[in-house]
Amino acid sequence: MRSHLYILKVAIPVPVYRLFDYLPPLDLDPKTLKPGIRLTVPFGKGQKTAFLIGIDSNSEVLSAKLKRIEAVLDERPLLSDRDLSLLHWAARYYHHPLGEVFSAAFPVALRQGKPATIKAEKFYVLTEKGRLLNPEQLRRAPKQQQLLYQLQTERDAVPASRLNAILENWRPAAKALQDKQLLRLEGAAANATTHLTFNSQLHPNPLQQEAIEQVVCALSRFEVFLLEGVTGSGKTEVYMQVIRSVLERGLQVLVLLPEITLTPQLEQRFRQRFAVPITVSHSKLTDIQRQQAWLGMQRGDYAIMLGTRSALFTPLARPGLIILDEEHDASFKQQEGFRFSARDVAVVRGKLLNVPVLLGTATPSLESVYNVEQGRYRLLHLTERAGNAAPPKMLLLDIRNKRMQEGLSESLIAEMHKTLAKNEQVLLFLNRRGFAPTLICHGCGWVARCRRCEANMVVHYDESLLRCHHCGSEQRLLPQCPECETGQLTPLGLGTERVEKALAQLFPGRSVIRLDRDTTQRKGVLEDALDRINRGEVDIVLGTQMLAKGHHFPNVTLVVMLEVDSGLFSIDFHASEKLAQMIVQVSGRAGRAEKPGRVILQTRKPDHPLLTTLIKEGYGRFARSALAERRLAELPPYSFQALLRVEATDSAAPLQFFEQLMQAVEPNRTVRMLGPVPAPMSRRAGRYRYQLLLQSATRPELHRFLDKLMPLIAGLKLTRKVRWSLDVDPVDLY
DNA sequence: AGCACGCCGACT
DNA sequence: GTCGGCGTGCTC
Repeated sequence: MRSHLYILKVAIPVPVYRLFDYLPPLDLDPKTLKPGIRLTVPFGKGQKTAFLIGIDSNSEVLSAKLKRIEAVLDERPLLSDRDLSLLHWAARYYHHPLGEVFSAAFPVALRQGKPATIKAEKFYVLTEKGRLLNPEQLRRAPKQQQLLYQLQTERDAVPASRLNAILENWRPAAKALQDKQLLRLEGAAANATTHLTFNSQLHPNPLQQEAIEQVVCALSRFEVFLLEGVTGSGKTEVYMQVIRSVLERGLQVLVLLPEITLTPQLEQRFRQRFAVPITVSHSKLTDIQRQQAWLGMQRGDYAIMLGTRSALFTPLARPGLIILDEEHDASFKQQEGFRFSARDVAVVRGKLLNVPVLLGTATPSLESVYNVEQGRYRLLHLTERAGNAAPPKMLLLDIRNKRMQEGLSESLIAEMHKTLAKNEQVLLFLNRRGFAPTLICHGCGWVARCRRCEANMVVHYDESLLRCHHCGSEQRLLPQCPECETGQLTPLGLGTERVEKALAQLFPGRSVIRLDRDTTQRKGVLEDALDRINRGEVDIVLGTQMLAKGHHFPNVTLVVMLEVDSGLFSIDFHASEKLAQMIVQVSGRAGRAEKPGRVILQTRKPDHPLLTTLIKEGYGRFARSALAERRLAELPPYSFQALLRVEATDSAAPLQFFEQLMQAVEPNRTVRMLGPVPAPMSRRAGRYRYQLLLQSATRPELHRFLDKLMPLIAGLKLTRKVRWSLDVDPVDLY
């Protein structure tokens, strides 16, 4: 055997827990190939983009089967050694194939093997003539006028990406201005935005100051901070002042947010404060835009990136700080494929990069509260609202035996009238869209069910149809019961559409706006609605989830949660934590500025300890008592879980799969196996679903068990008949 | 995940 | 006699 043989160990994005061996290209010295570079390799019938993991001198594979690398795509790795080890860690921790983990770290364009080159961005700058022109002279070309006006307010040349962010369809106008010699194009070099300028910052209150100083003192090393501050306590100001210190050191900042809808607001505030290159990354951008943002951070062209979960792996030329806002938010957990928690991976990344990680929220996850108790995270508590805003007053409204009109009790209606009479706004929260969640036959008891799911169809009157919220299937809304053909069909229960109609009746002359997935599908609708609300053109705002996140309604002084009880008795132990967070987050929409806000929770369980603790003693106390319950029940974070989900169109296959697996697996005293049991929604989109929950008192024991389990699963014949997935640290047991 | 190979039913 | 169903196995 020749010892100077070079074998490239390569990870390929296929669901296989194994690396593949290739021969090095003939025209390159294999020693120059560094782990992390992208390669094009022949694979099966076609080609794939692969990632070099390492170089070895031998292979387990018969040399006749070895193929040669087709092309080397990168001269040097795009990820640092530390980021590469992060990916190795993540693959081990989440028991996910390395190639798919690598793939998740790269933007789509680079996964497809596109060259890692940055297009020189075009910058727009006004000519002398353009700077002096009165925009009024372009009255007849509003687009051009708008663009000219915008550019006149800017000091530097403006990159196309920034114009994209603030104006729609500005390119034809730019062309026209160019033709009129008012505007010219510049290359990137002319725009050296390396000088830092900071626009006026606010004066932090003592608590903010304390928080800022603590993080700033730790800027050169790893530490995790939990910035806990009620809505309105000025977390963003803390972020910005810490970021300023990072920028002054010439380092970069990665800011992660749970949702795209929150990026524009924060982006705008950052751009007003910092005259540094800022970029964003989220799923609404094109593949090329995301690639440019990713590479721009990698090269160090940008100082700040704002992004969603998938931006977590963006390489940083000069890492300085990772911020993760709304750390409690479940959307940081990827729910398919590589099921990583962006929060947990961010912490590990911070450790590897030796930079601080700042987690912010008004309602910390129980895991983070626990980590503070354990001394792993440092708590920065903003207890006061910035300025002089009073905290909202919360009260439980007992609706047992009360007369209700479409979900609204009489005393609630009275309170709403009072608020409206003062010319203030009301916000109603109901986390269920559609008209009614159930359609029942008054005659025979028949209920409209989804044919493909273990679920009821939801009535959507506006569209005159029944829709399943789990698989999206639709049926025409029937005039009569299909079963007894005589009975009258009655919608049962409450959805936003129904409440909207009731509000129109109960509050004639008042303008009501409904914001849920159904009404905000079209682009820009939500933004328009938010503007209208803040201009005072709306009296009553009604909506779902999407109201709970981030948006501020200064003139809302009454927040109502119509149905709080459905979250109280879920089988998933995470439900109470989520409900408490939701209540506090929704409450945070009220009582900004000088007007004190009130929150009314309609409930039939006014004595429920979750509600009473939360309302009387606050979220912090709730969290501590919820943690105490978790400890007694030996639930996370006092134990460690992984959930094996299996689904198949054949109803018997999942259990057969588990049967085979249980026969192959060695019983283990340290890991409890709970199940297999039908999933809480036992059939969804035509697939039968089962799950097995694995739980252990220590993480190493759980992971040792999973290390043995995964090859067994891969070896089962039935893996082709079922879809299976492993979820480490599941947050959604559904 | 793709994709080919391979062995059993209704058709030019 | 063939086209094609999806069960099974492999990809260096």
